[in-house]
Amino acid sequence: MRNKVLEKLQGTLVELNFPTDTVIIQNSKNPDHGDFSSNIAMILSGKLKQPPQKIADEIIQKLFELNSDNFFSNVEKAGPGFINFKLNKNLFHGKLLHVLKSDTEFGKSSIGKGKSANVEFVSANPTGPLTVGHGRGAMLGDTVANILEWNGYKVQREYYFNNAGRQMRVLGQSVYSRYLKTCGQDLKFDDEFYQGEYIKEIAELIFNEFGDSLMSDQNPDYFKDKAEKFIFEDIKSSLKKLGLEFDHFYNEQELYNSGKIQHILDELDSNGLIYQKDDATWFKGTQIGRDVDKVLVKKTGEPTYRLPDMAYHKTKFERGFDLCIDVFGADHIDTYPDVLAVIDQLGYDSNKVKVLIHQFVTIMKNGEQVKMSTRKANFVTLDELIDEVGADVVRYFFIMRGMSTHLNFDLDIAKDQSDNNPVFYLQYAHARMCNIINRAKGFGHTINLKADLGLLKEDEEQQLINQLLKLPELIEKCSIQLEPQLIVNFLHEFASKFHKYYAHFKVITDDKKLTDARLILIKAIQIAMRNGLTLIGINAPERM
RNA sequence: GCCCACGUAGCUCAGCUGGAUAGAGCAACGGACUUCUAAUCCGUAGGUCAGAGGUUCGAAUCCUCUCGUGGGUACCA
Repeated sequence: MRNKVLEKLQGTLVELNFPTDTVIIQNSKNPDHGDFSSNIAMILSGKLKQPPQKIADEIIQKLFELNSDNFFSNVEKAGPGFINFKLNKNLFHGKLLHVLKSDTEFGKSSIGKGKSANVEFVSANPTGPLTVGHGRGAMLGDTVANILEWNGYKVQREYYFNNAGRQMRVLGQSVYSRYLKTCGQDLKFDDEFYQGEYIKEIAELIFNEFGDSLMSDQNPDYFKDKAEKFIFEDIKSSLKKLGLEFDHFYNEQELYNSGKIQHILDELDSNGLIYQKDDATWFKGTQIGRDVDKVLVKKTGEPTYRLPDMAYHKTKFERGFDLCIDVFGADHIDTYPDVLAVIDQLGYDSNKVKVLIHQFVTIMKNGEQVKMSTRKANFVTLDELIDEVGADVVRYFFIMRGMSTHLNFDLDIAKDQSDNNPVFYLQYAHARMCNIINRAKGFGHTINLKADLGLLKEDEEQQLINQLLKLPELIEKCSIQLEPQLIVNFLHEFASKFHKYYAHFKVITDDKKLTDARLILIKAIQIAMRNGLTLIGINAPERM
């Protein structure tokens, strides 16, 4: 509808011989300002050297001349020169019925149709349980993936992990050391080792299976592998509790096995982007606009994380994705520019990669900040949180804030508020909508598509309609902005409008015609609310 | 030092590509359930949008500087 207003306004400007390139139509925040508004008169004021008020008058007059189809029910000049548009209500009513027909499809868009997207997120190495800190990336990634799917993309959710590097080696050693202790050997447990209880658990598991027969094992990889498998099961089960399943796990080891690491080194070499210094192989980042050169292969012969990252991202292009999303925590902020620069050097288009950086989650417990470290095992696990407050609350908590803000997660409040949480505000709204429909059915009122929607005369009703019809454009916008919070804000505002309406008006009354009309409205907003909640992965209960 | 984020009510945060009187929730205070579930609604109070300049018809939003917070600047990931 916004586009239609835009067209009409542009047409009018052409008739008046005014420039049309800077036309902006905005949604009105304040209902007194109509359904849409435009600042065009103020923009043109400078160009035409005329007062905005005068320009606005001319435009409005011409608009009325061209309004033979009664598209606009009113157009007014206001404030410093805004033009406010009020649309014919019949237009909205037609759309309302369309929502009912679309049902579960309402809000979906096809702008990504035929395109494929890869969303890489979580990507935590299997050295310990997922922490609350990982939760944010997990929920952002999953929701972004949902958003892309709703826009027609074929989406692959991918988890990249590293089981070849130093961290994993230390993990294996940690388990081995615990195992020796379990076998009764008295030795000091190295401070550098992973300290968590789960290490003991794994060691005991191994002990129960093999007794002390592995004490002099010459193959420590066994301990590493066992730990990796155990921890990965734990990670997957945490994610599953949040309704999250990955389509693909990409293992760094594959990059070595398939020769892709060596291959990209050769490619960089032939592009003159690497050199040897101090027994290490360096990446000449400064040559392609980076601040400093970085080590790609240490003097031990082991690559740094940067090299496999490059090779890995190259595979994303080789696999033919039209869009690649990387969800990283702020601690990875320095790794991706090198990767993107290399991608461009290799002849790919790095614009297809969108890197979403989310700031850290600060955990507060008993009024104090908890410093998280997997190795030191002073983390709060995602599992504990889910068990405490439930999956819906966890999901909501992690996407309700903009990803660029530092999220303050007060565990005490999260627990205290678990039954007073903002997510329930949305769910309760949905439950109320469903309840109305069910109650109505009990009184013999079913949805009557021939209802006279002209009876929806209240401002509150018009506002609900206005907003619900904006869901599709919002979802499209999200596929560009990639910010789940926009959906959350929308739903919260929507629920608020509904609760307000609910408190002031009754849907089921003795007035059959009015009841029919309002039921259509309720059904439409119930569809919008349910679809919105589904989009962000939160349950839409029919009763609470 | 340099690079990237962020700084809005007592607290946690919104504020859409610059727009009309800066908004919610929590906490405080006062109201509303014989009426579709009060997990709700209504009202009161609470602000130098970190600070200073600049851009313009118009700035919380864009630019510059200062201060503060977090992150990065590893032959850790």
